[in-house]
Amino acid sequence: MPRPIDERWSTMKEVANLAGVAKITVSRVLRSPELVSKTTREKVESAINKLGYVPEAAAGALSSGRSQIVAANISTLSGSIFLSTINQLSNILSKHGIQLILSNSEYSEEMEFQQLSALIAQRPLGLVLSNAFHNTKRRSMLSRIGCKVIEIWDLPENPIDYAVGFSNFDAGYSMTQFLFKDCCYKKIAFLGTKQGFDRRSEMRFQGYKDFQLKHTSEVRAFDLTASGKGNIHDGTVGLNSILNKWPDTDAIFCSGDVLAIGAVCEARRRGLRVPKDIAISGFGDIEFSNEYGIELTTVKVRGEEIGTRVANIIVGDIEGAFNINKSIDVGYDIVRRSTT
Amino acid sequence: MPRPIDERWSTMKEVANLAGVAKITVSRVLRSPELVSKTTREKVESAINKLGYVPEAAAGALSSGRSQIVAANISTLSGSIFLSTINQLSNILSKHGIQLILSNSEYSEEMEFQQLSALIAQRPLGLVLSNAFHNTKRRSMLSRIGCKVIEIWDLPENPIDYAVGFSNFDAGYSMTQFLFKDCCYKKIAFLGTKQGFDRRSEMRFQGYKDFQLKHTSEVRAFDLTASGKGNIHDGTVGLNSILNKWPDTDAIFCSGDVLAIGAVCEARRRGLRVPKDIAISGFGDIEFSNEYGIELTTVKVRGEEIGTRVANIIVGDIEGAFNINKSIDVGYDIVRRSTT
DNA sequence: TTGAAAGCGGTACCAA
DNA sequence: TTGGTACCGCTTTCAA
Repeated sequence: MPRPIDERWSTMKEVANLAGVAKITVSRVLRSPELVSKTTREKVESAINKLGYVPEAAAGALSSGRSQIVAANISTLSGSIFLSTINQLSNILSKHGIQLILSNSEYSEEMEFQQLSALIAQRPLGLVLSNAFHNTKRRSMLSRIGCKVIEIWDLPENPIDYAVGFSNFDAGYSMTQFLFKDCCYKKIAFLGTKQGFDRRSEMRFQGYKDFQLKHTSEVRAFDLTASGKGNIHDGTVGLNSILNKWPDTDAIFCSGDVLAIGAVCEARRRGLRVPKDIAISGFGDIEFSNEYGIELTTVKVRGEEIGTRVANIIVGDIEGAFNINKSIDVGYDIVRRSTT
Repeated sequence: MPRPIDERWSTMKEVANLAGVAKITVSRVLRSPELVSKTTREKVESAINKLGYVPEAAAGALSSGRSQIVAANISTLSGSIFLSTINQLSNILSKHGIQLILSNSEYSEEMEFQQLSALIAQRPLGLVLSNAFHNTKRRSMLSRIGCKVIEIWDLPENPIDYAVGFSNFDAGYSMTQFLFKDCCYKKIAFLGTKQGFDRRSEMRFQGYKDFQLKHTSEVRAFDLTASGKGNIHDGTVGLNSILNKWPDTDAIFCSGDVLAIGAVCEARRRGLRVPKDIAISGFGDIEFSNEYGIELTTVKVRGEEIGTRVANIIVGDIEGAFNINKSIDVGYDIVRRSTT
């Protein structure tokens, strides 16, 4: 037996009628029960249970001028490095009764603009972004958005409101330095996206380049901007291209762990020993790589902590705490395992 | 220079004033521009651009009685098999201007009840659930929810509204049969969760058990209900426990790929050859396993297709199409690779 | 401690 | 093709 399609939720008014009070009293029981006498409260609570009343968020948001929503836009979800951040954020927010709206800008930048409008339409408490927005139209849109804008996984020079992340430039520089000084590789190549949409990868490349120019005057980079999304196959292609072009390369710094894993597999397939013949390092320290076959040297990023900090900014703001730091650096670690 | 915190968005009324029309006309330009004359439309559009007007979703939802929101509750985000489904769902919905609210019920069932209420408060167009809800209180809550409830990644006997997935029982049965008949293993064990929160894993076990009882009268299962979440380490522990208890086991069917990977690693560590000494199969066909070290025999699930189907149910419903199938079976494939 | 009335910013419905 | 009016369900403000 199908249930009626037009079934309506009971309203606060109906709860009030059943309990014999005014609807504002019902509202108080829900939002500040300490202002209501015990007797009244119990009457109201019983009416709420009897009717299975669930308040309508839209009405509350409209009336009070504040939603219980946080919006996040990340570049992609599947296989994403942002997962631990988003997961943690979602957990903390839900404890405060805040909902997380997730959108991904996998496709065009045009799309992203549409999506941004759709997110703004929700009048969220906070807007979490994984991509830097340099485009003027979007920046101006964001600058008048009226809620906390939090950029994550990077530390832009001038955050719109807040930034929680680390310096991808520094991380790129550090890993290159680590390979050069601590591991003594002298012919280091970079594999990843050098420009375009993924600014974070680009900054890692800049860090690599900066170190190289200071110490070796040589930049060996295979750019995936055109082809790839940074998947396993790109790592395969990248390793081959680099070794073709610069056969004496002794280490490859990949801008992502998945790329690095692809490169390691391909190296082994070619009969090369890792790290003896070719060293490979990654970025991100994704959950799996460490655990099976490949013990990848990588840059460990504290993704969960980023989520925690973001949540604290939003929730703290609600509670009236003053957020002093516009830019929170959660740092990173170079983790040496067996591929370098 | 910090922007003012109390900056207000312009309203439809303000757009109307600037354009010299009534606000309902602005609404029409936005929602059904074909009803408005070209001259008027252009005046209004110019006013919208000038003010940077973005309509407020809450007001629209309240007034029209329909939100532009779909809510999804999945058990966990990080490392999750649901990612491809959610990603795909999100992509399609956003093309229709629908936002996806994501919540995860990683913690207690108590929590899940709270979250369910919070989601219902949004009056979503659709509610997507990855966990079967057998608990009476929740069922009754869901049964009066007034929007499409779509259960995914399984095919319950009596879906609340819709189900999109496959039979975990059949899949468990098929894999066991495959190991037994096609691969000729005769001492097959099961590693996974046998009961409790994760009904899907439980159903796979039931499928395994059903086959075993029919063909061998023996059930060898290591239950992770108490200990584990199905991570790599659980796979390690599981393999050892099974081999201790039943040393002549020649194949282990793991209820998840990650578990299986852990088991393969541990087997190799113990000096066992896979599959010669011990065969191992997984479930899910997660992106990575195939690509590096381990070519895992597994059950491939069409996660993206589930996302597509779910989106179509919701969007199709909006467009008035009639959804005939309450239960959509997307099937699964047994993929034999080198671990069996 | 409780209540009445006036909105919040849109949309539905009917009229012009 | 356009506009007026009455809401949607809740919170705010002020009064009792």
